[in-house]
Amino acid sequence: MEHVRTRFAPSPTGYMHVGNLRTALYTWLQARYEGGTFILRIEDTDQGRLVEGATDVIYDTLRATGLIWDEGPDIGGPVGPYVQSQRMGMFKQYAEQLVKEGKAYYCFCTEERLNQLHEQQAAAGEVSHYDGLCRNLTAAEVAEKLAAGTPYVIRQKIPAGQVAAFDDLVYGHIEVSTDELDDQILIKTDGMPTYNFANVVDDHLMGITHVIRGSEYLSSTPKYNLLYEAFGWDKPVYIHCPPVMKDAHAKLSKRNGDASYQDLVAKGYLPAAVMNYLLLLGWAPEGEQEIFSLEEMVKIWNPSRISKSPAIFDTLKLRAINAAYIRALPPEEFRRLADPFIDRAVHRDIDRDLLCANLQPRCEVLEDIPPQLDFFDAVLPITPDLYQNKKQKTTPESAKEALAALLPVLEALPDWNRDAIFEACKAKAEELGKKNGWLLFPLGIALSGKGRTPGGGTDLAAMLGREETLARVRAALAAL
RNA sequence: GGCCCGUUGGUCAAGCGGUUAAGACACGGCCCUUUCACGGCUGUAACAUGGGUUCGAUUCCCGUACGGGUCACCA
Repeated sequence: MEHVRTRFAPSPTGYMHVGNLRTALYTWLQARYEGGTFILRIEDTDQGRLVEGATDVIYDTLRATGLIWDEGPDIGGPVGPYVQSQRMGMFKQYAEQLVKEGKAYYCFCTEERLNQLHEQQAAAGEVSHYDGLCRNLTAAEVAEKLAAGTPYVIRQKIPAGQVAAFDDLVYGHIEVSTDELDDQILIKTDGMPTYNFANVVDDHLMGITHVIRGSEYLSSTPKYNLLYEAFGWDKPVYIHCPPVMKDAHAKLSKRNGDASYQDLVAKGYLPAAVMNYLLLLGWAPEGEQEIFSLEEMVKIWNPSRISKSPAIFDTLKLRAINAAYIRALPPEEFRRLADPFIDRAVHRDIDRDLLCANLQPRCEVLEDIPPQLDFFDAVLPITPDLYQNKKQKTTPESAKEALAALLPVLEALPDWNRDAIFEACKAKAEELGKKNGWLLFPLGIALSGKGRTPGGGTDLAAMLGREETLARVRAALAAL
């Protein structure tokens, strides 16, 4: 088989939409699993949408997620330039070649005439389309208008009454009558190519063999193919992906929130987890495994397993996958990632390694961390009913008893570390003929003022240190 | 409106003529346990709808409903 070349062609909008990122992933996978080349092309011709630093967002995102490109604006390659705005000069000659061959024509229709035409068609209940007026201009008429400097566009002649068909790797065989298609504009009045035209020419010139893009392009694919045919170029394999939805009715968009990769990372989602979730959003592996590294994805990738129907972006599932990645992190790595989030809530000196050991299984996203740590800096008021726990067989009264029994044990403890504290407490519970929970559940409440904490009573005691622990236990005891 | 596409539990989805219709997330229960988690076990829950074709349809065909996309001198 020929050498596979795929391309990701984002617009520099300043953020990376997760739907786009999924397309980038699929595009990258398509190249990698075939041992092909992955190309990055920046489509920056929409000057109105230009945003400062936007290209860096694209670079940074692809690098952080591991979607490394083989050719692109920054590293060059044999078919550059890779920034579309730098390719603008070359398109007109391609369109003129088609005019010479009788496959395209100059159209001098004014905007007014076109508007009028569309209004008439709308009034008659017809679909608006170009009526082909300039198709029939004689060579002399064209030459005359050209010489007079009349503004014009170049349109492609779409043959009437034919069937334009193509096979999509995901959607299968699709046919549409050419009567549904307009004589599309290739070159605009300003001499610049239309997006569709530039795309086809660029893809051909860059040797793109597989076009992966959203299903919104399904309808215009026959037009693309007509262009390939007019030039006599080889058509690429098409792989159209279903949209990523916010809910059953709306596509996920920037407005809908959570749509950008940058937002997700800021909240504490791990890049690898996001990619893993995106892989599964609209695609399914053959087996039952769901957690995959990028390397594993390359091995199992199969584009024909892409789903045809829209997929709703489910934050809950993303969280679950992110949680799996967080739990799998080496402790040092988790500590490194968690520190900034701990900093937001804790300013006292505590045993952070111990805290992290407790935190790691207790957060699905790193931003879950700060709310759990509010009791470190501030001593929260303790409501007595917090001590009420049926399973631990504790009440405010029993808690008072337990804390009173615990205080001397803690005061007398020579070594202040988690294991020593726990062993001493456990021994005390045995001595009293009580279960561990009866004695230690109240300790956790006394130290935190909360019913749920990252770690049990002895863990909290170890984190807080001797002085603070004793102070809090005494205060809690006095309050009971 | 024309054309194109889609429709399996709440969500992601497997399935590709005969299955007890997978699995994951979420939810419920149990176990573990110094709280909450993690982990283990377990439970509830689905083929949009009407016709065909067939010995037999979730799987194939047609219609209907619902949803999405597309019909620019925008990308």
